Amino acid sequence: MAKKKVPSMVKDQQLIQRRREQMVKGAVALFKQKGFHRTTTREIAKESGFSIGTLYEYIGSKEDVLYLVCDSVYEEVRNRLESLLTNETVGLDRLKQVIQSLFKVIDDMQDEVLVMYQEAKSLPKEALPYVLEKENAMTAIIESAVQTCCKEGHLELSEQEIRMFAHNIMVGGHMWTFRRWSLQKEFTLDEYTSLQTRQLLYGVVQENIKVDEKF
Amino acid sequence: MAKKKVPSMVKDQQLIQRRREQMVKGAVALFKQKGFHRTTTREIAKESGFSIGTLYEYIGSKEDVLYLVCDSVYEEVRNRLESLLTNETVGLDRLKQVIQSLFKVIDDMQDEVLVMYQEAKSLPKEALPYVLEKENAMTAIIESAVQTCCKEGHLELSEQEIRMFAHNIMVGGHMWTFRRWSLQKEFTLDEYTSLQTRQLLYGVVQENIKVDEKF
Amino acid sequence: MAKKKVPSMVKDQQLIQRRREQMVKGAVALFKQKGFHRTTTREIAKESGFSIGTLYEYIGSKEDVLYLVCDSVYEEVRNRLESLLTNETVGLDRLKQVIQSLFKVIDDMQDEVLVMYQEAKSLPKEALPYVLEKENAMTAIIESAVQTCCKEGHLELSEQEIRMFAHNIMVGGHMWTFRRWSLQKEFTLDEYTSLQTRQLLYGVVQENIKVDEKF
Amino acid sequence: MAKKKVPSMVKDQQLIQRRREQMVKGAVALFKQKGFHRTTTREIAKESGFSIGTLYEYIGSKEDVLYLVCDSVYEEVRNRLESLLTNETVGLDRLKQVIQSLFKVIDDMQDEVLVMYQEAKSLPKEALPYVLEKENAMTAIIESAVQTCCKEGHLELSEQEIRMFAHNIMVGGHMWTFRRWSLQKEFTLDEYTSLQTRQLLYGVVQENIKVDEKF
DNA sequence: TATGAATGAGGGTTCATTCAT
DNA sequence: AATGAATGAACCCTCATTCAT
Repeated sequence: MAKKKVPSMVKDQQLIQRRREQMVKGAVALFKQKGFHRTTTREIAKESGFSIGTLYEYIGSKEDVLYLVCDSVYEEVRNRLESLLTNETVGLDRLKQVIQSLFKVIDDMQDEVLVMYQEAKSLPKEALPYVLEKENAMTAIIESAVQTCCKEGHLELSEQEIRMFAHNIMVGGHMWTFRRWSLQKEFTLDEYTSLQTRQLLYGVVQENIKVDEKF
Repeated sequence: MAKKKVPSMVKDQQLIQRRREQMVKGAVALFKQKGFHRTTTREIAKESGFSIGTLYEYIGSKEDVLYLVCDSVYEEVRNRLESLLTNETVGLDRLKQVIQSLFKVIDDMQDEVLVMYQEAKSLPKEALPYVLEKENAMTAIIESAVQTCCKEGHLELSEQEIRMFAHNIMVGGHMWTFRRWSLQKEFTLDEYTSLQTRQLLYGVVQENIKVDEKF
Repeated sequence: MAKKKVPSMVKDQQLIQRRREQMVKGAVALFKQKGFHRTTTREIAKESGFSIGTLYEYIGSKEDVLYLVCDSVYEEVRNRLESLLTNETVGLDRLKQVIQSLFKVIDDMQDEVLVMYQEAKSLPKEALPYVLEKENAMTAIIESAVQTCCKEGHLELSEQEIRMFAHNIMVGGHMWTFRRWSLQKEFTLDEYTSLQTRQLLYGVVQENIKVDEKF
Repeated sequence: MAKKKVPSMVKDQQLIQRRREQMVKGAVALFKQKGFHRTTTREIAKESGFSIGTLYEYIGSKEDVLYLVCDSVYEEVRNRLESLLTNETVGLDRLKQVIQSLFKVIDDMQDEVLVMYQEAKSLPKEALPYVLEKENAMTAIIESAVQTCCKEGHLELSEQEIRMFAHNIMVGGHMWTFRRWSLQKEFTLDEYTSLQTRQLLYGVVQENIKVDEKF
């Protein structure tokens, strides 16, 4: 699943990098306000700080902007997540830290994540597989943390259960953004993280809950 | 939050009803293929079986179609869900049945639910509160089932925990559609329902899992 | 070589016919001034007496206009030519009449013919074979007149010579338009017709010229 | 009718000469594929082996390129033609040689000639008179050969007939390119030259044809 | 009530030309 | 003298909406 190549008329790779960063930043700002379809290329250019002509020196079509946005958001989410994941904790605490970090990152990048979620369906057909792969890779990071817990004997889950759990953690993070109209009115991020962690790990059935100082 | 009034030039309420049903059916079919923005009003009219002129006799703008779609999908989901919820089961089994029914309904109406999820952001500004309210109402159905469980002493949860849990059940249903590219490749609906029910109720921490014959 | 189908959103065939006639008329007027590429679709619409939106109800692309122009010009040239060709004359006189008529028609439709000549290369790739076929059909009309002369014993030419001669007559007509900057300064149409007829039939070598009262 | 001055930022006349030669060569290659309007200045620059910035050091506008192309093609046609025209033949043979040489040169430079023909109308308004003059000059070369024949008594033609004949010879050459889709399928260059020469000189009316060994 | 032709604002994209380096 | 990134006017085309029939 090769990275989709976004065409550019400009030769200087560093410049391409820089301009595309401006572009992604501008585009996210607009997409989160009005969505991909209601945002015009002219607006993207202006918000990015250059002319419409210049915009098209760095992309082949409007959809490429969306692709660059998604690509960049994934990259940043992963980088931030990995930088938060120290190796100091072990066992279930490790897992709790993963959840907490994920939620933190998503909270920090709410707009970006939301945009990605809501507009991904408008990606150019060829780009979709690549983006889904990125999403899988994200889930895999979580999955591997769960797997470690299993190997260390803190959890005893089947392969399927591990996959399911990883999905639930990811979605638990994402819903913080796409249901924010409700969740963020009811909970602070800390409350949300604490509650979700408990329900994810121990479920809701009474007697099973392990008291946990942290949460 | 009053139901948004969709304007019509036609007097006969029954006719309006009938035409709008055709319209919603046609629109869903198109939206699930190409999304709201890429679908033209002409296409909607054609798919619905009448002319573009006639379409505009029953709506005020393209966005009204989306609103009608969302409204209709919510209504149908709720009706179907309620018709599945008999009062024969009690206690935790009752809750499990709610989850199972919800997932079943969502599976049956995948395309509609997905369309609603992905396009809701394009609703006319005035319609959004009403639709969010509908979403809240849906969550409230779940919430009330959870609450019943609490009152009956099967669960002991705070108000916040109840809300959180209801959200998680709803999202557990929805993710079956919006992550179907992954989930539906890995699980059948029954497997998914079974696994999710267990994780939702008992979490993943080993020793806590209550064996349950059904799931 | 099927006639290229030009798409239209409008159902009424008569209306299509009428609008396309307006369109062709407007387009020819513009193309002869500024050429196909320098003429904008908006200008064509305006000159044709309707809006840009309406223009695109009757064509699929700008190139379709050019195709319609070419098609229409050929049709009219052929019709006019055929209506001029009575069956009263025979022998070489018949041939002279054909030449005279052809030149007359081309003179009448100078602008149209010139536009067709100069812009044909911009036709949509799929349309080119059809248009070349039309050109061949035109040449064939001439050719058949020549052939009749041969059969009747007034000329004795090989197949190749007949083809060549037909081409020369056709081009003799066309050059009246595409070299008009020179020819029409030096000759009137009658002079031109007279001179060309003589040179085409008898060449230039002195002693061979048959005195002909008419020319 | 002065040669149009094409502006350049560069001082060194030799360099200008060299660069413009590259440019014309590149441009012809592109124009014959896609026509003048569909060729971009960037493409011309690239095909010529330098940058778009450099291109504009040697011309004032895109149309100047077309002018340079036309100018250069005329020059080369004339040079080649003159180099083919030895003074060894006399009388009608001289004329036949002129025709043969002209056709040969045009055949050798088909693409260039065709480009010039098809795109000349896009020349900058100020350049057109100069180019027409060149075309007249070309015709004059032929005309003078015809005139010589007359003076020597091999032909007896009026001034008008001479002009007409010269035009016919020129167009006889050009049509080899602009009707090549038909002519070059039916004839080899030699066949074409032979047939045309005969029809040009002796016409088609039977008894007049002088048998000629060469053709 | 139903139709569908007409409209034109507005969108994505191109490309000739400029100018700082 | 050479480069190529930047510019923005202008192009082709789409489509939501209207309105006369």
